[in-house]
Amino acid sequence: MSIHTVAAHAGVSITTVSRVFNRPERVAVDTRARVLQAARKLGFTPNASARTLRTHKSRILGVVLPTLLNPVFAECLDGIAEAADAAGYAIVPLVTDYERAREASAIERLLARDVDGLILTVANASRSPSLARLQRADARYVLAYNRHPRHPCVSVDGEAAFTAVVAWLVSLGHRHIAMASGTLAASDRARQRHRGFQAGMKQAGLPPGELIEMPFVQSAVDRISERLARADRPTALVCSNDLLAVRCIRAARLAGLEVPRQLSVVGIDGIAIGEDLTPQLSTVVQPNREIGRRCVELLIAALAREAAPTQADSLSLPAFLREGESCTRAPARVATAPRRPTAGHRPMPAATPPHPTDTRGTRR
Amino acid sequence: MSIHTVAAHAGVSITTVSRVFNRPERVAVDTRARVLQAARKLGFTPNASARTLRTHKSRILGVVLPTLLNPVFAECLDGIAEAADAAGYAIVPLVTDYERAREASAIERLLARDVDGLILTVANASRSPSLARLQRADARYVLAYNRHPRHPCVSVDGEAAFTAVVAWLVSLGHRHIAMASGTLAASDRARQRHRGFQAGMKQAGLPPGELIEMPFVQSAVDRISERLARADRPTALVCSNDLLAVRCIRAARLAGLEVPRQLSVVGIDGIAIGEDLTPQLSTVVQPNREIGRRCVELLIAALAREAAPTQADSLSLPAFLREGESCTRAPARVATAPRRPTAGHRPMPAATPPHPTDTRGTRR
DNA sequence: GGTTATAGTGAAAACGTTTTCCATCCGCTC
DNA sequence: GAGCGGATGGAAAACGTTTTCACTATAACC
Repeated sequence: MSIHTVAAHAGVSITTVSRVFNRPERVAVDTRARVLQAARKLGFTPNASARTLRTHKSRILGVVLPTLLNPVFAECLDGIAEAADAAGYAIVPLVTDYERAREASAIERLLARDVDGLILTVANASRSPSLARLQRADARYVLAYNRHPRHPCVSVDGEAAFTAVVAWLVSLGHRHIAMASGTLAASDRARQRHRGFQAGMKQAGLPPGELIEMPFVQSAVDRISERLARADRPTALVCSNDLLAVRCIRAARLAGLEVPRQLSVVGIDGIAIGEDLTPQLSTVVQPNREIGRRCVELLIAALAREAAPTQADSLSLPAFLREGESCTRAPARVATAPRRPTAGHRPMPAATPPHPTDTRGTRR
Repeated sequence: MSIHTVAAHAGVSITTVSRVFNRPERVAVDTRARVLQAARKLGFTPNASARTLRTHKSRILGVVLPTLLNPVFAECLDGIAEAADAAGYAIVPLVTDYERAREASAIERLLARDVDGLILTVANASRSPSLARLQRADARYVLAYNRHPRHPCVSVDGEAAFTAVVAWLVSLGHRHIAMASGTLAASDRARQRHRGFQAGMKQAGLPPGELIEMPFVQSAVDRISERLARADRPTALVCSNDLLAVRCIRAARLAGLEVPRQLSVVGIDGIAIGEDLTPQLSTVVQPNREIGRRCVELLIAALAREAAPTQADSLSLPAFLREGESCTRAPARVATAPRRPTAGHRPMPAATPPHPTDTRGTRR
């Protein structure tokens, strides 16, 4: 069942059949009708491989992402799938688990499949040999979530967001704020968020905040509840993602603490389920599906103009702080609370308004 | 950059180069080495489209699933991605939102791409024109989560699981148990679960349980909290999936009820995050990633023997009940609790042991 | 009425593989 | 020394498209 069969049935050449599907305006209306009817009767669909072989256009977008177990990426992929579908593209997702080697091999495989473009979230955008490889191959790609001045990116300013989060917590009376995170070395986003956290502390005139770093997700609950059991525990915990925030809430509970009365917890990502939790998760909400959609649109626009996307195409989407229910005013006094700030050491007003934390989808 | 370039560099014909990659044993060791070296130097990877065009094997598996916003499917897809990757296959996921029309078009598109096999979760396995289409095309496919005697399926016995859940709740003293679900008409799985629920009620000698059905996810919280505000509210709520269970917990809280003290809530699916919630979600845990992995393995095994999978290949994987923290003993007395069962109307012992709810991965 | 666009169509080449024959070469056997 | 068989490798066809080029009408112009 090929273009030949259809041609025979319609009494035309294969050229005409091809044209009916690709430039219908170049074939007379009645011939077109005849061909279309034959095609429908036979249930013909043009073979994608043959088309790709000939045109070098696969109508496939490769997607490289760390995991589907974190709803952030699942939501983003859902947005990608939706937008790609609408534009007539298929997607091929490959999961890397944040491993450099798997990122590289994923890219090779996608390139061998002649993908028209790539959407990727990598562990580290700078010094990534994989990205260098893509540039060398003049490939069309865009980074999701990563932010880097030399690459086209669709992202949210996590640094500013975290600075704003700290300012907000400070306005609620918190002074002893810690940050929980996976290994900073593993992810440039985690590093950005941590930077924003420390900037917020500094702006508030507070000493550098404590970082609770944990190598494995599994260990999170133990690690945190152990820390929270100590007398000098923080009154607020800023988490480098929502999944971790949820685990911290559990850890607090295991340590016998009530959230938010005794411990405020705030996340970042805005995973959908966070909104339905009790307490509802306080978090910086990112438009995950839209990030995915925008990546696709950006890529397709670039394909249309036959040029690779550049850093000039980068998009910084707005995030906003959902106050939620997992944060509240700091308890009046904690065991070893730091002394009330003196006149010469008072919190500075937050430089960034607490929300929205970013400009509205403007190019940066 | 093609097989021709490599052939020229190695001083052999393209036939030989092809053989080096496909049946290396048929070419002399030194020629092979020469070709391999040339290929490596040039960074050659065989073009996938050309290969597919010639062989009709794409090394692509199509995946049709309702949504990525429900972690169940995201987890399953993660398993699929992992197993496919290991076997050298790429995957193309297509999202349908439970819509018949989109299921059909997804299948057409995947078939046009010459996918080697399909993994799908459909709204309704019986009377599905899409599945009939696949059988007509002699396509290799397997259903995930759906269960149907005429199709190859990898699934969990949700019906038995729900019967067991009811038995467990009854053993905790609950008599007034309701089930919350999306529209039953939209999903055969929801119907199976509902059947199991009613079977459980019957086995316990209780009257048929109330069904709280809601058309849209968004309305769930309102619908449920409204119902819970009434005096004749149930003491336990069985939910047709985990996402809904989480929302029910929230709805309860909005209605001023404490979970589990005043209302027990149990879900089904075993989404990962449920384990980290507070209260930890009571639920029937399905091995979502493994369901995905097994689908891939089953499909690939069928491909190897050049035959479509049949219902005989179906796999019923074990689920287990995680008691969690969102369920507890029924409160001593509720406003309009049904009268204590009389001698002639006492609860029957649960026929099914509460957990595990299923046989251990045996073929059915 | 002769040139000249223009619309409509087809023949054939090309895309990069895999695979089916064949052709050679070499070492045996009788 | 004729015949045979296994090992090795090449020529060419095929997979199903798109696209270039050429061709034939018909219409349009002066």
